[in-house]
Amino acid sequence: MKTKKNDFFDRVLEIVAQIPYGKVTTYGAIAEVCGVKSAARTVGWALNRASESGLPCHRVVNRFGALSGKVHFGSPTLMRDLLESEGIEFDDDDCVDMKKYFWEPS
DNA sequence: ACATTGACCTACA
DNA sequence: TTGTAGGCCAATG
Repeated sequence: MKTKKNDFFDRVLEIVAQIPYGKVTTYGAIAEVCGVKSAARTVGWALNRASESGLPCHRVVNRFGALSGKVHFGSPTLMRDLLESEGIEFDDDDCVDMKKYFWEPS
């Protein structure tokens, strides 16, 4: 019974996979929905695997709406390009308008 | 097997 | 008010 072990990890992937088009979410939000808001770091790790799982990890940003993991996409401009391609606009600091594109996971 | 890092966030002093 | 410290899960050296 290999149950309950990757629960957290797995749950994060599920949520990220449910992010709608043209929307973005934050690590803290996912961690909070997972049950442990303090595990925001683990969410980032999950995303690392998510990129290999085919999940839209580029729609996940940090609390400031900045693309913290853009470097992990292979190209620092790839993540922003993808979000812009979805209709998402960026701020002067390369931050996404959270109050407009913030999607709350369920 | 142990210790450290890793795309973070929240809380307290 | 700003700054520092802690915490969570998993993977890697």
